Amino acid sequence: MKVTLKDGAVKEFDSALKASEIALSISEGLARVALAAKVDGKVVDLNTVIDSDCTFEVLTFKDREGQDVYRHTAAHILAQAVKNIFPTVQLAIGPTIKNGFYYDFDFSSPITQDDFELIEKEMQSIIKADFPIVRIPVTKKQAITQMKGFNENYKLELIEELPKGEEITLYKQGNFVDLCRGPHLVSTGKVKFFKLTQLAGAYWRGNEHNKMLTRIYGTAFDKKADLTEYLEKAEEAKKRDHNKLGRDLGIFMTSDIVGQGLPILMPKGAKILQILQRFVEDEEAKRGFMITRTPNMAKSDLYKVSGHWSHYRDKMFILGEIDENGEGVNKDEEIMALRPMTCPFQYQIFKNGLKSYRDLPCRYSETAYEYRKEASGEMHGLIRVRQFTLSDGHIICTKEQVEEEFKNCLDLSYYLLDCLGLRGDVTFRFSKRGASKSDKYIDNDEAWKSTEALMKKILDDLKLDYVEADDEAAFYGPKLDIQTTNVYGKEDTLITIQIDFAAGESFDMQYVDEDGVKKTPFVIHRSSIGCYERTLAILIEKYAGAFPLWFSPTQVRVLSLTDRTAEKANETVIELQKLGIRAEVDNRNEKIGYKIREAQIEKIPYMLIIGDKEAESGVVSVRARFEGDLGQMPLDAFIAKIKEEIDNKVCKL
RNA sequence: GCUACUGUGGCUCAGUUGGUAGAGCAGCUGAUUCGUAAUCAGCAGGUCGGCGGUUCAAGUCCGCCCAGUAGCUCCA
Repeated sequence: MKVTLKDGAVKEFDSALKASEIALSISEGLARVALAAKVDGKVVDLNTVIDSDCTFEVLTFKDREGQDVYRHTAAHILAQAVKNIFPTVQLAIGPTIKNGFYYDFDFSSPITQDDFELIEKEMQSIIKADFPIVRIPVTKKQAITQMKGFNENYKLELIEELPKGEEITLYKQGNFVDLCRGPHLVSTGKVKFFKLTQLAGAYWRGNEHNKMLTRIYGTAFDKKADLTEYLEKAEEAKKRDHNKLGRDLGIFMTSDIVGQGLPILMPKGAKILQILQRFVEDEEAKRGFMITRTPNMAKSDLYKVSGHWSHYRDKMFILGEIDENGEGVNKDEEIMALRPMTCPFQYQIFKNGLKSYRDLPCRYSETAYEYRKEASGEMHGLIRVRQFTLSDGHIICTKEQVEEEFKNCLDLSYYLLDCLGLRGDVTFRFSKRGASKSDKYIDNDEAWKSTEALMKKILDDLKLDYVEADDEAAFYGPKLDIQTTNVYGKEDTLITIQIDFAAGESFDMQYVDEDGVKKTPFVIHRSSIGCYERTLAILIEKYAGAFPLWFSPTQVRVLSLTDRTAEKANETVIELQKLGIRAEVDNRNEKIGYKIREAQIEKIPYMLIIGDKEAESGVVSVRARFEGDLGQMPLDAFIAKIKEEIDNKVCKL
């Protein structure tokens, strides 16, 4: 047989060989670090016997797929250890995730993180025992018998649902057998360094109506230094947590008496958002958006038309008493609701007066407060709140204009992300209904199919590097979600651009086309910079609170050295303020080192120190928060320097 | 909402097997007028998240509740 290697070289073998033996024939060193193999594009165990022509690649810890096999085996070792210590535990699933793995268990009595030590010890002894890991192909019937014997009800449920004829495999290591597709390392001793990191609850099969299981998270590396580095980095990242840092820096706060999910933006935070909001609104205007200002609430009638009343009602703050069907209980009481979205309000503007095709595309934008009744456990700092400020907007256009308008929306978001220094941190998700038949979506197969195809074409045209996600669409259409990750590695949507096939018809929006016939427009929902609170959270974490000069709430702090130069410091601040620079003075009777220390902790971009020497020669001593002492320069030179930095929206880290 | 963990002055933390609270920073007052990340001294500040219970005695033990954090579900 002929085996084609990754580099194109071809090796010939007379007889069938194990993947590990082929690896050995390539090089001894490679065989030593081999974790699995990729044969004809499929990842397999090193014990797999190769008996026909194929392409062949050795997977090591350097490969993502190699890491997955390694960590998946670590997950099995975890399961075996837990099963040894808690014989009554039932196993659910144990996949790998980015940077680690987890395993879901159903414990008969709850465990705590204190049990990790014991479990880790048991895992260590399983590793030491170096049990060979054996792959056992079985029939569905055999698998069922086997798992019934172990009393593994979750596994049985999984097996029952496997399609007929699909190969089922069990993996055995020592006394432990698990239903698993594999692949795995050849023995438990191959896992070198691991750590259990977290204990959490997780619903069986991700469904909140199912039982909540106990999930143990862990990670594993082939080198101790890498494991240590990973754990330290994770620890380090938490120090940037906006929820801690944002409060420490006086950007925002919360108050029990105000309520959950209702952050209070303090002067610094409010200033940043004001700067960003003005900037975004001006940029939107340049790009043809018309600003609107629409109400924060409306009668339930509006939401009935929009579909929110049937699809979204349980997440809305409703004023008035309603029954389970959403109808008012008291006949003479008007049912109002705070808006969860701006769309139906802006549609009213479009509907005000007859529209011509010449009016399209009609672009509305608004910095809109929105209200969503998130469940109590879902709130998180500024990232997930109950009242937020969205850079919301809707474009009402012809079907032919959708493509260009969509691209323009993306271009606007790109520009804004660039200015914030976030462009390189985002990923793209094409959120579709896909195969989901959930009743949370508007029921119109044809429209879903064509709209999803249209969006896919646009994304492909733009050569966007995106992942497709089924069952993530809005109820009215597919979305392009621009995603970011917080310090805990959790992904959130920052910006979204959506195509709506339903609004035109449901709101009876029309325009008169060239041929004099009334037609129904398409709608694009878009956010330009996303929700300001969430965007601020991401900015705090990215810059660890040391915001780029252009949107720092304070740009320059002038520090007087002694009382003798206090007046000069005041004058300098006024001069800077006249030029629109956000400057403030620190004339307190403190040592200069003390004032500098405070300014550094507050991450003030520039400090100007004015002592007798400076006052005499008419210069300022400049200190930058990152670079330190920059020496003396005339005030004009300093102004020119920072003006350039501000105008170019420099985003230093 | 679910699971786990956490909850001591504004912040960071002490508080030994239960014997009714301490430090540093911040704050206030005074002195000091100082050259690139903390000047000195004094003062004040807490019904130990809340409510019950056990006990002669609870910050420490038990129960319930509330809030916060992470994960799940959900999501901008």
